[in-house]
Amino acid sequence: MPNCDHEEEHAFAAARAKMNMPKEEEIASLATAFKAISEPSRLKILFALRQGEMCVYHITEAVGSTQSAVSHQLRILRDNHIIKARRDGQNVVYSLADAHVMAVLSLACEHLNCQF
Amino acid sequence: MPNCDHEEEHAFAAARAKMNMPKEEEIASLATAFKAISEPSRLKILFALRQGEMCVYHITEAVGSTQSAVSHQLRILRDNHIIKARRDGQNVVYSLADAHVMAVLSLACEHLNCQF
DNA sequence: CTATTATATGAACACTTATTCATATACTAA
DNA sequence: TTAGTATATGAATAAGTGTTCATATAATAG
Repeated sequence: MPNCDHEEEHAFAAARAKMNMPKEEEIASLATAFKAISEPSRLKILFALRQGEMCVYHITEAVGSTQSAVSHQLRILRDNHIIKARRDGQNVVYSLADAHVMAVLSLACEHLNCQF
Repeated sequence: MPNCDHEEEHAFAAARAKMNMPKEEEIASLATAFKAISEPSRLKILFALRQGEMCVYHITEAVGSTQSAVSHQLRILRDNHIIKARRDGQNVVYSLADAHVMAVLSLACEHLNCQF
């Protein structure tokens, strides 16, 4: 046990923390969602889609990668409901799933003092 | 080149995306920051610190891990300015760096429809 | 000083994951 | 159906990362 000036308050905070800790399952979901947006290749896709919906070819162009790599990343983003897809003829058109996505990115940019 | 109903708009969106794409450096910073909060072990620490500042011992208790593992994770969170530290005698007391952190977590929980 | 407590960290191993290559599926046109 | 275009995906390899173990540093007490 520690012995600092605030030992008692910390112990209470720890007890509250244990009591209010989200379930493993919720923690895991959150972690997976954040992991989905924590790769440069995927962030680029999100910043690209901020300009509007696009099909895979144009996303590939916008982010400067290969069709295969982009498709793999699109799948991860879609599985995590970060983006959504709809088919249009031979193409599949992707767009951001909802307003939360850019809101989170904006907050993070604010946190880092970088404007975009 | 694709050939869907919206080819032209997508091409324009792709052009805008290229023009407005954040620099590699900014993308990397964002990715690193999100990566910092995308592990269950680190998320637990953040949810623990939501209850107030705590020293390492109590954080370890609150999240149910080992001192070494927690220390390694605290370092990652601190390096990314997600949490801050101050020494108090033999102890080091950790707390959330700023309001952005919980704001991002709240948004994400909202996105996942999980209350915490 | 020495002993003890609290925290930090380097190295190693296990595990995850991003990209590439090849190929498969989905759709359209003829 | 066949040919061509757009997208998806399995396998493999390479790079990254979390935990553990052992040990180091920091602060305090005596």
